[in-house]
Amino acid sequence: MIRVMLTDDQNIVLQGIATLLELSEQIEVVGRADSGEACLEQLAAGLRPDVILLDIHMPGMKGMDALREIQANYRIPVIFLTTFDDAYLRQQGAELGAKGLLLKNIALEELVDAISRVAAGANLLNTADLPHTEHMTPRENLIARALAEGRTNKEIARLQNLSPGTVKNYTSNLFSKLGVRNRAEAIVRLKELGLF
Amino acid sequence: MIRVMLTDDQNIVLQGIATLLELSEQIEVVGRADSGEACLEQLAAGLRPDVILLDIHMPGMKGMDALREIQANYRIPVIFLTTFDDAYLRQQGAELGAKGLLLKNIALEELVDAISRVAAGANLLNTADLPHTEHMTPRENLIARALAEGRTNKEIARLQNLSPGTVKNYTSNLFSKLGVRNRAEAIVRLKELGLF
DNA sequence: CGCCACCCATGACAAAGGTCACTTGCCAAA
DNA sequence: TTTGGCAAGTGACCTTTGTCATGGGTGGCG
Repeated sequence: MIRVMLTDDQNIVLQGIATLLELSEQIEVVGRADSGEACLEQLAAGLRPDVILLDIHMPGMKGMDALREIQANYRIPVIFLTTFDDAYLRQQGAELGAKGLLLKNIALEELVDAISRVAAGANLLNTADLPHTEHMTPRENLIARALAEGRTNKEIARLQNLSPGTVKNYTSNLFSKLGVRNRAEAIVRLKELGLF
Repeated sequence: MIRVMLTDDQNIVLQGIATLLELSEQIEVVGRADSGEACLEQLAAGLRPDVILLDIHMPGMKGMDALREIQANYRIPVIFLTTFDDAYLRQQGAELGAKGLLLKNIALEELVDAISRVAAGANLLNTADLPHTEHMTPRENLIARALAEGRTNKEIARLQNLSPGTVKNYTSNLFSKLGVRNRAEAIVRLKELGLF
């Protein structure tokens, strides 16, 4: 039996997937968390699953943030669950050490199969054959977050103690890294990625 | 036994919730669809559930679109499943005839309870005590859709054979109806509502 | 009929957004 | 120690966006 921990902010989804996994008879759900924070708490309390399934898109701490923390403190393989497949997410996830990225519209058998393979040490996100994606610097990350909330440049400048011109430079860089033309498209893209 | 049809684009979520409902012993899941289109097809093929559970946020046909179609052709009560509670969704849903709006982070018992009550004829969305929300005209709806894709005013004008100035007027009206200041916030809001 | 909601449009104006070139300071790797 | 990347900033310049006033046209409804 593979011991799995599941994290998803939507309770009914969390319980639903957990029940499905239990039914597979190959997997035991030993932990359920409804936020990145709750997931980390349970790990801090001593829970040691074989694999962690992590939803990317959650209010508060995002999947990526949680992944960073988990990688920094534990040696437990993490698989992302998300709505959209995306080169950017694969890249970011792989760099941070995630072992897989699975779509939520997947069949149960495929999910179980992927979990088994990762539990056995496999890495389903092979960095080698990923296309190169420029990743964000920490500052850009902050800017991106504010952008994804619909903030204006002026507001972002005030909130982060920068000059408005500087903010424009950052957003401008972000756009080219995201492959978009303006902030509207950037927001759509960021939401699509489930990053913020 | 209450005969329920479930619609959600994410297969693992669809199967998960279905399994949970089945386990409740009070509900029988007689139909599963992974899109609004698929839901309507099954109804057209003669399926007649007692209640339809509909995810609002789906690629392609949205929950609201599906609801419109269902109301136009059948007399089956519809309950929305969504991530965010929101006055706007309640208002729109209620006007189109939905009987309930439930958050996905809800306990199973509450979900079962709500389904039972709606199956028994209850309306959990009482129009009377809803705050008045201005709703979009058909044209505004088209504009909103394009807006939510990150289109510029010029593009929208070209795509819909309007003058750029006209588009600005529509977007401007939209912003005030949505209670936002600019297109960035509008996109955030529309995504939040799961409308596009 | 008159009223209203919706549709479409224009022009003017101010504010916000986006690009570019160029500068400075820091820190880390070669 | 030189080189290079990153953070941070400035100013110029142009485009896009948003608001407002104002004008028509249509079609339904009391």
